Parts: sequence; C-alpha cells; structure tokens
Amino acid sequence: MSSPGNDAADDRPQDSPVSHDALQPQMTMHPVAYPGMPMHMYPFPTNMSLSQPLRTKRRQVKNACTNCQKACKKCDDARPCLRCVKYGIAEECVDSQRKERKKGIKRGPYKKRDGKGSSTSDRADSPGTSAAGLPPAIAAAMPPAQMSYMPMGFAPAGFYPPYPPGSSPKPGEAPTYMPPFYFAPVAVPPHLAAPAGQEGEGAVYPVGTQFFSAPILATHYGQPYAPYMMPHNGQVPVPAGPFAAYPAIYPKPPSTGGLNGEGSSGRSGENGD
DNA sequence: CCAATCGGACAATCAAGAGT
DNA sequence: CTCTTGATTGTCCGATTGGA
Repeated sequence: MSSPGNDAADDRPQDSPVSHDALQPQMTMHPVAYPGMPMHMYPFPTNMSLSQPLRTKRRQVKNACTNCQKACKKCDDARPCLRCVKYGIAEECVDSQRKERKKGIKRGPYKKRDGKGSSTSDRADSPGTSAAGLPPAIAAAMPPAQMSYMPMGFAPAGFYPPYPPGSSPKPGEAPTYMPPFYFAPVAVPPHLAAPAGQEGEGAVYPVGTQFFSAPILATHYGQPYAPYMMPHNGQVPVPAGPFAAYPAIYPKPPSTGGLNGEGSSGRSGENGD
C-alpha cells in the first residue's frame, strides 16, 4: 500500500470516531473502535465467532462532513475526518447541515406486523439490543448487554469509559464503550512481533500503556497517511515508549489540493423544499 | 492504473398513530 | 405516556467513467 488508493478501499476499515467538538480542542484521535464503526470492524474477542457468518450491518456516522457528503464517501465523526486529512483539506472539514424533517404529514391507519413481537425487537439495528444479525440461537446465547460493543477480551468490565464521554447508559440499554486507546499505524517494531504461536487474530500486543490487537495491526498498519492522532497546535501528545518517535516517521499527508467533490450526488437533485 | 462520479441500497431518525 | 410504524432524510457501497 503506497498510494492514496481509491476511496472505496481506503475509506473502509480505518476510520473512526466520535464527535469531539467540545472534547479534544488540541487533537483529534481515532480510536480503535467506536459506536459508528462497521460491525465487521468491531474487535470481537477470539472466542466469538470468527466462524459465524456475521452479517455485517453498515453503520453510518451521524453527520458526514461536507466533503465526504459531496463525494458520497465514508466519513467519520472526528473533525477533521480521515478522508479530509488524507486529501489535505482538513480545514474544510465541517459538518454538513441537516435539514429539518417535515412535520404534519398524515399517515393512515397502521397495520400490525403479524401479531408477534414488537418491531423494535425485531430490528437488528436497535442499538444495544441485538446480536447484530446473528442467528437467533447464537444471539440468545450471548450476554445481551455486551452486544453493542464488546470490550476486548482482556479488558475488565469498567475498563472502558462510556461513550459519549460523561454519559451513562439508560436503564435497560447496553452501554456503549469507547476504548481509551488509539491506534498508531506505524511499522511494527521488531521487538513487538508476536510471540511464537500467538500471531493469530485476537493476539494482543502490549505496547507500553497502549494495546494493539492483531486484527488492528493487520488492518491499520501501513496506511499511506499519518496516523490519526493529529496534533493540532504543534503539540505532540505522544507517550514515551516504543512509539514516541512515530510523528517523525510520518510526514504530513500529501497535499493533493483537493478532493473530488464537485458535481452532485446522492439523491440526485433533491433538497428543494 | 488510479481517482472521480454517481445510482441506488441501506441505515438512522423521528413524528404520527395506536395501545395501555 | 409509551410503544410501534412507516415516511423521510442521510450515508456510503460499489459499479462505472474518465484522465494521466
């Protein structure tokens, strides 16, 4: 991987997180997992599943930036988003405006869904309530509260702070966790190579106080652009340790002078009202 | 070959209507 | 008041097209 690559491929498995508007004035970091992360990217522990035919459900960010929106490309909750950073237009990365939903539309009588169950519980996308499309038997066998985000196997309960920060899950609702660590896609130092026999998926590599799981290493290392730990004001909040030098390793992303994005897109010619 | 474009599938949201 | 339904709106996958 040495080229910026095309979006369809690039935008997929590396982005992340969270609207930190009030949160990270100095830097924006992309955590390993986040609520909007596509299901197939969730760091499930090894004992779950890799053999299951996981039906991956596409997750969407709540609000794409204007650039991604125009280009119909995957965005993330951080600002600037990965894609804008990648294209060197981070300063143009702003949330798109959402238009208000119409009100007062009349709707006619409802039809019940063949008597069984509520539609809500049927809906696999109900956050925190389902096994994300797993077969019912498998879903039933799983601890319900852990389904929306399964903390990595090694992490004790309470290890992760709730997300959004400062929030707490509502009663009956599974908590959503945001892991407190972030990946830094640098070359794996030789001394961090997996111990013999542990290099399978799910192996965890302790790196100072940070952790990197094998899938993440495999997925994120070697990205063509800087790790998504962006020092915004010249500060480099890098912990001492094996990765202390990574900012020097990674140059700024190439300033390609712009992203696609002219043109129209999406629902062609809508938004008139 | 790579990047841009774009149609359309899919997901999220939320107000109206129904049930308790 | 709460739950359910379904329309609306937004996101982004993936095929196609165009340029270097």
